[in-house]
Amino acid sequence: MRIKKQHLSEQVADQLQEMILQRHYQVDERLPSERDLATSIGVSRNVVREAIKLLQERGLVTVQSGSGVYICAPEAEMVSRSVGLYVRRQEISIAHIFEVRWILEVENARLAAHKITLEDVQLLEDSLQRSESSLSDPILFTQIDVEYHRLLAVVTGNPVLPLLLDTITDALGAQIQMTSGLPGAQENALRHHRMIFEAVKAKNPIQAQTAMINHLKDSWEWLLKLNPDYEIGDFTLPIGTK
Amino acid sequence: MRIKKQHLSEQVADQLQEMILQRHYQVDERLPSERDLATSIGVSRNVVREAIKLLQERGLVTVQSGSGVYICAPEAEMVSRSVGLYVRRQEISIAHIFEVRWILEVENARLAAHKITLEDVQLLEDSLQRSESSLSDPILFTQIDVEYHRLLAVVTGNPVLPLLLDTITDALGAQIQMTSGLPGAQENALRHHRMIFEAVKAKNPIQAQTAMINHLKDSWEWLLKLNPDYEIGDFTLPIGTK
DNA sequence: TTGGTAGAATGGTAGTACCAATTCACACAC
DNA sequence: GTGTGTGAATTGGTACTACCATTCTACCAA
Repeated sequence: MRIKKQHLSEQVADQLQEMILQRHYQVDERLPSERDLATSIGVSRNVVREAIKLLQERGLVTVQSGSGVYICAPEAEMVSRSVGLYVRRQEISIAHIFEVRWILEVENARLAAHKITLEDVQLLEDSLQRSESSLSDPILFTQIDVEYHRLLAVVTGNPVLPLLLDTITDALGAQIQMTSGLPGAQENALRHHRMIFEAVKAKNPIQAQTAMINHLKDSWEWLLKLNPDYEIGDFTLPIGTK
Repeated sequence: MRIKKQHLSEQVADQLQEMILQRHYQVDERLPSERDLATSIGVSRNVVREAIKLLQERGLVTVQSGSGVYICAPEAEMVSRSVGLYVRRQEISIAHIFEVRWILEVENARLAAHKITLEDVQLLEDSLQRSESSLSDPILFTQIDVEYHRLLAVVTGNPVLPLLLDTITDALGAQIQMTSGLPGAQENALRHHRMIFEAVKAKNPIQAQTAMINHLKDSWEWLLKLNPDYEIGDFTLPIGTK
C-alpha cells in the first residue's frame, strides 16, 4: 500500500488546477485573494500561498504583487524549462540534441510540403523577406532564422511539432546564435532556407526533406567550426536520400 | 525596462537550484533543515518553505515529513508532466500525438538497427520472451510492450529519444492499455515486435523502419476500432517505404 | 472631464506556536 | 555483547498574527 501522504498545499493546488483545467476560470481571470481562498477552503493562508507557488511553477498562474493571482495561457516555455533542467542534470551532449533536431526538422519539412496552404506560403515568403533585409544584424537575423524553422513546424498542422522544436531550440540555446557571427554564415543559411521554401512551396516532400538535410548538415559543420571539441555527430541519413 | 521583481522565495529557490546543479549536493543528500536554511540565508522560514515548494515542483528535491528535504535524481516524469499539462490545456488530439510517436519511433527503429550491440540484442530478446509468457495478463503484457518500445529508443544511444518516447507514452496514456484487451491484439503486436527485432538484429535499417511503420499503422487501426470518433490520422509515410 | 489623493485590498515577508512524523541516543533486558 | 524499547530532540506541516509595499478603487477637488 503506497499511500502517498498528500499534503494540504498539494491538495489545494491539485484542486485549483482541476478547476482551471475544467475552465472554471478563464485565462487572465483573477483568482480569489489568498485570504479569501484560505477561509473558503478552510486552511491557513500559508497553505494557499504554497499551493499557488506550485501552480505558478506549473505555468498555470502568474502572481502580481498587490494585484492578485491570474490564470495564464499555456506556454511552451514551461516544457522547455523542464526539458532544459533535465538535459542539464543528465549532461546530455549537444550532438544528441542536434540529432533530435535533425529527426524533427526533416519530418517537419516533409510534412510541411504535404500540407502547406497558400497562406502558409505567404508566411514563409514574408519570413524570408525579413531575413534578407536583416543580413546586417546578426542578432535579428538569428531570431528570424529560428522563426522560419518554427513556421515550418507550424505549417505541418501538428501543434506538438512546434512545441518540441521550441524545446530543442531552447536547449541548443546560444549555440545557434554563435554561428551567425561567422562571415558567410548568414548568406549560406538564407540560401538553404530558400531551397527548402521552393521545395515546400512546390509540395515536393522528397525535395523538401533533402533540402532540410543539406541545411542541417551544413549547420552542424558551422557549429563544429566553433566547437571542434564536439564529438562528430554521425547523424544517420534517412532512407531515400543520399 | 521590464525589471522583473524577483521575489525572495524565487531568489532562494534559484540559489539552491544552482548549488544542486553545480553538484554542491549529491543525489539523496539531505539539505539543511528549513530552520537552518532560514537563519543562514537570513530570511523567514516561510520563504524557505515556498522556495522548496518550487524546487519540488521542478523535480529537484523530495520532501519527507519529519526527516528532511532530499536531492532526487533527474526524472523524465517531470518532463512528461509538463508536456501532459500543456497537451491537456491546448486540447491536442490523440491523432497529433500519435503522429509524433510515429515520427520518433520510425527513427528509433532505424537508428537502433544502425547502432545495436550484442548486449542490446539480448535485452530485446529477453523482453520478447517475457512478452510471450505474459499473453494471459493484458496489464502485464502492455507494460512489457511499452518497455520493448522504450528499449528500442535506448538502443539508439541517444538519451533524448527515450525521454521523448516516455513523454509521448504518458500522453497517450490509457489509449495504449485499452487495445490490448481486444481479442488477437496481443498476438498481433507480438508478431510485429518480432519482425522489428529481426530487422534490428540484422542491422537492416530499411527493414526495421518498414517493420515499425507496419506496426504503428496496425496499432492505429486497433485504436480506431475502439474510438471511431478519432479523426483519421493521415500519417504520411516516410520516403523510401511504401 | 481631469487629476490626484486617501483608503481599501492584495500579495510579500517575518515571527511565533504547536502538531505529527521521524530520527537518534541511551538505558534496559536478554 | 546484542537486541530492544522508550523518550527526547529534530524536522517538516499547519495555523495565526502582524506589518510592509504595491496596486486598485472610489471619491473629491480643480
